[in-house]
This record gives sequence, structure tokens and C-alpha cells, in this order.
Amino acid sequence: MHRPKFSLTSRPRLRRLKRAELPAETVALARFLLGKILVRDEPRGRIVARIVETEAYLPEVDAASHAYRGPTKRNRSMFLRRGHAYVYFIYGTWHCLNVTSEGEGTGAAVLLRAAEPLEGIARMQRRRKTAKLSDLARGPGRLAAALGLDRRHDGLDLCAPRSELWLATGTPPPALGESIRIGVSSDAHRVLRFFERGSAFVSGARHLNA
DNA sequence: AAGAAGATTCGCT
DNA sequence: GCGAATCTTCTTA
Repeated sequence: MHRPKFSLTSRPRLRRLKRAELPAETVALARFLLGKILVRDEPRGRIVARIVETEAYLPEVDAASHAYRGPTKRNRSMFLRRGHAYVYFIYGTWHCLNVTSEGEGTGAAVLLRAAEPLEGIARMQRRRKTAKLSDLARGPGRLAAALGLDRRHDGLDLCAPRSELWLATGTPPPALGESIRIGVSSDAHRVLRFFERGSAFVSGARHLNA
């Protein structure tokens, strides 16, 4: 019988990922993070979601990356060593969460684009003003909104022992898909988006998710 | 100094 | 499908 390791009704204890467990290269980390668990501990309780879609923003060569033209006030946390949060604000409305992916001083990150809600669902539904599970964290702006993230979380170390925002081991995707990145116009041809194929919690148009 | 574009989402046509 | 919402950054359109 199929018994998912993570579900709404049965949850194992979450084990924090250590920095040493994170691949030290951006594309490898983007793939690695699929199926891993994202946790936010708030005073009012825990929010848990399983990552199902990521995008890599490469160091040095990637014109689509916020870090392409060097550090600024907005993007400086992209230059922290791997395992830190880079949270940026865009379109005057939305925040997006990234995990930094390289060494100190190298600007690169993995954008978390979508996640499957597992715990803290009522709070996510309130924040997102919708009850539909597949709309809570499908898309980077929605994901950050569901977790209540903003610029105050920019630069947090996700691997610090008691960080309020952290990563845990999870279950790898049964099938992994890849495509070009969404909403990107520079370096648009690069295949740097990764997702769990067949997941209802993934963003993107049908032709990208085949 | 001012304008355009941006790793987006929502609501209306 | 398209425009609005609405802030930061980069360019001079």
C-alpha cells in the first residue's frame, strides 16, 4: 500500500538540513531542494511545505540574475554563502524567497517557486485569502506570502541551529522535470527551472510542465 | 529628474 | 488575454 512519508495525517519528525548537506553548486542545489521541506516557526505555530519547483540563478554569467551587475542594497544577501535566505520585493506587491547557493562573496541563489502545503494550512489560507490548497504556494510570490515572509527575513541563515526559517529532509520527486525559467527575458533560453513532474502544486503553463 | 522594466498575481473583459 | 497594483533599481528609452 502506498504510504507517503509526508501527508496531512502522518508526519515524521523533521530533521534540519545542515549546510554541509547542501550541494555547493547552484544547479545541484536547485535539483536537491525539490522534495525537501521548508519550515517557518512562528510564535503562533509552525508552517510546513514541501518544495516542488525551483529555479537556479547562476553566478557571474547569468544576465537574468539580480546579482549579475554586482551587489546592491537589495541583493547583497545573494552574496552570502550557501544556505541563507535572499528575500526580495518586486512589483510593489510581492516578496520572493531564494536560498543562496555558492560561497561567501559569490552572488547566486535558488528561487523557491512552488510548494505543497503540509502544516499550518489555516494560516496560509488566511494570508492568501483562498482555501484552495493548490493556490496557497503555487508561484514564488504566493509561496512567500503563504509563509508570511518579507524583507525582515532577508539574509537569515537557514542552517543556523534555531533559525525560524529552515530546511528539512523530505521525499524526492518521483519524476523530475526541467524547463526554461518563468518570467525571465535575459538569458531566457537557459534550462534552469526544475519541478516535480505531475504535481498539482507546480506553477507554469502546461507546455512548460510536460 | 524622470521613466521604464522587473525572477508576479489578481480581477475583469 | 490584458491591464492594474505599486516599489526598487537601473538607464537615459
